Amino acid sequence: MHSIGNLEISPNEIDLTHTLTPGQSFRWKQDARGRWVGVVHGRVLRIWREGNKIRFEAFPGDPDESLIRDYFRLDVNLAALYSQFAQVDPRMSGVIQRFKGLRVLRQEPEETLLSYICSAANSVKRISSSVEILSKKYGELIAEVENEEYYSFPTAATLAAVDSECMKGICSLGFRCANLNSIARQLSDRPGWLNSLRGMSYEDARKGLLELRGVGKKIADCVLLFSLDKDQAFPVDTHIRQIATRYYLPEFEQKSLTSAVYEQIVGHFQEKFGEYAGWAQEYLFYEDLLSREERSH
DNA sequence: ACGAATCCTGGGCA
DNA sequence: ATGCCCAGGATTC
Repeated sequence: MHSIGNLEISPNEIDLTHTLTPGQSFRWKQDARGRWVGVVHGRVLRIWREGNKIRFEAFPGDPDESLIRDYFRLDVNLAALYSQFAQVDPRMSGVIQRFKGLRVLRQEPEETLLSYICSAANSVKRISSSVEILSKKYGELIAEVENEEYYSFPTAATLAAVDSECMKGICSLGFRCANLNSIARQLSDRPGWLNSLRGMSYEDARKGLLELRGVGKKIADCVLLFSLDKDQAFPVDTHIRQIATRYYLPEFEQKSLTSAVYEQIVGHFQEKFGEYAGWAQEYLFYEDLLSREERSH
């Protein structure tokens, strides 16, 4: 009999919608009943909230609470973070109120890096669609859930062996395919290297990632924050840049996002928010994302 | 060090 | 219909 897992945790400590809406991961979808379905560690995971409980299932197999705790970083206490953020930045109180329960995920490093290579000058909607095509084409079938087949994200070894011109015609990633193939080759040449960055300092891990051709600061910082346990990593994209110049660093308004400006923005927020600056980044990110959506409707 | 052009592609908009 | 601009970047000159 297929079983369902239970985890008692308040909505203040985790809000699935805020956490799984695209921005960190590109693989989660909501089904007709509002349950979130995604692929994590080679399993299909279905998860939703009922009152004060999180409920979850795995396909195939049994629900694994330790996997949920690990993936959603339930060891991190949001209430403590909130009081710290609000203390150093009064404006954060309102932002936190809006996005209470948003968490940074702990994703698989290889998948995270390869996905973010696809994100260069691309929109979330198209990244998600390309990632799905790649998985279907080069990944492995995991399970069929409610008449839908789910595939694992392809391994670096697999993508390394795919001709990038050939890939181009399939996934509509264009020039990013050559990068994807190149990074995949670099990773499969050094098995275990990427995961080993988890054990290194933020500075060293960042340096390591930036040595990969095709990985700049933005992508490096995303991979550090979303998969390599570097909570101070602070990716600066156009959303963050907007927020930064609007509320915190008006003097950068006219400046283009050069390498130096990028580092100054990162430095400002790391100094302000401290070792969990990356978590604050997600809140600021969503603030701008939603305000843009409101404006365009 | 900075700014600009280039890399695919689909959607929005004049 | 057609052309231009841009989208959660990185590299090169």
